[in-house]
Amino acid sequence: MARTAQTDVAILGALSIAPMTGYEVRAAIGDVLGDFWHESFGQIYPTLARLEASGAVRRTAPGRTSGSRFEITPVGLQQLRDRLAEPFSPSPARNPLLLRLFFGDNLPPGRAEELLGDEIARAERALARYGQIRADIEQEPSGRDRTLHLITVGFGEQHARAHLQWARESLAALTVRPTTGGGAHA
Amino acid sequence: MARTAQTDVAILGALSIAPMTGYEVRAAIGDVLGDFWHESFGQIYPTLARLEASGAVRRTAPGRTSGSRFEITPVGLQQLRDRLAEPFSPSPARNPLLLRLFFGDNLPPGRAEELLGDEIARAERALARYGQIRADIEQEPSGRDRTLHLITVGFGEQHARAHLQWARESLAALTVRPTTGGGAHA
DNA sequence: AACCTCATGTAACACGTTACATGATTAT
DNA sequence: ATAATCATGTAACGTGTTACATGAGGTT
Repeated sequence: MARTAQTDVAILGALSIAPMTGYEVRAAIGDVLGDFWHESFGQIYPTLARLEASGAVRRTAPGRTSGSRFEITPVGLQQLRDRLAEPFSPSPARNPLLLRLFFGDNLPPGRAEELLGDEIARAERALARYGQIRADIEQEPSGRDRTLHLITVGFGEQHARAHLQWARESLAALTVRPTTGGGAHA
Repeated sequence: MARTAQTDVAILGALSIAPMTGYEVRAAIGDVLGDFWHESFGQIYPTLARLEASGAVRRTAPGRTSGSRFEITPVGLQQLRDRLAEPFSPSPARNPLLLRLFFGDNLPPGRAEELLGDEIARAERALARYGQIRADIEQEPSGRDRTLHLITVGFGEQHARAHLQWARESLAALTVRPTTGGGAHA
């Protein structure tokens, strides 16, 4: 029973938009799905080779040194649809920030606050980036596809806002009570 | 250069609270950090053996068939602090739900809506669970530790609320425009 | 010439899960 | 006694990253 192998899905998905080189596939996935998905070359090239062997993708202008791209075939498109329709299990989360904060009493003094500050900065940057992406998507022709893309970026925005609010509240909670073990500061 | 190996951190962290069996370590991590961290037995037991060999943990009542637990040593506590203080890289996200929605035009009809509905249910369940955990934590003696635990559960709550709102909005956006390819409904 | 980016690929390794095997306690 | 839960451990496997090697094409 194959467990995940979602790499195929991501690559086929990217190629369902347009033919691309392996290099461009990585960039395309990173650009749009940035914080929610990623692929490394060590995965992309072997996977493309496998998909080519199975007939799911083919090279345009094979042999040519330049201008050659991978393009999805009807077989590949069907495979993408099958794979997308399959049930999936959410990949088990491992959040190292949370791990640190939970055991934060063993962190060096000030480090928890620093981590939260970093998180605030990261969330603010993310929000700005999503704003740009949203503007791009709103240029797309209206339709279900555009709606789905807006939903994707909306996820990022909600996430970033939640992180921002949480980190600010948490920082405040820590600052109000800066001492360990109860109130020696006033 | 050791990459992550955050498993050591999680296990030492759990044992820094109380001595436990490997079985209890897994439960302890799952109970509290539930959605943000997890360990499998296949990781826990070899890691405990390694930590024991290096002197970071020891067995209480070694050899005894019952009542034996792993307990953190001063060496282990120092190691935990060192490891917690190290910089960490957020584990690269791979969100299969987002992957599916982004390529949602290739999903079977109604499936995107179904996935969002599932997400709403999941978030609601999570919120209820966090409410209970929060109530538990509020019983703890006040201090920095309790604040940090509340911060951890607060993260879960913010997350769940964000997911809930996003999924509801997204479902509404999809429902308003049920057709593919542009505005045939009004 | 030197350099950067685009581009493809492989090999070694780390990480973590799953499935299996085994047995001790405790409850019914 | 039977079953459920607690408890420990191993082996096989899949997946994914990192680092390395290589080269084309264009730019300064």
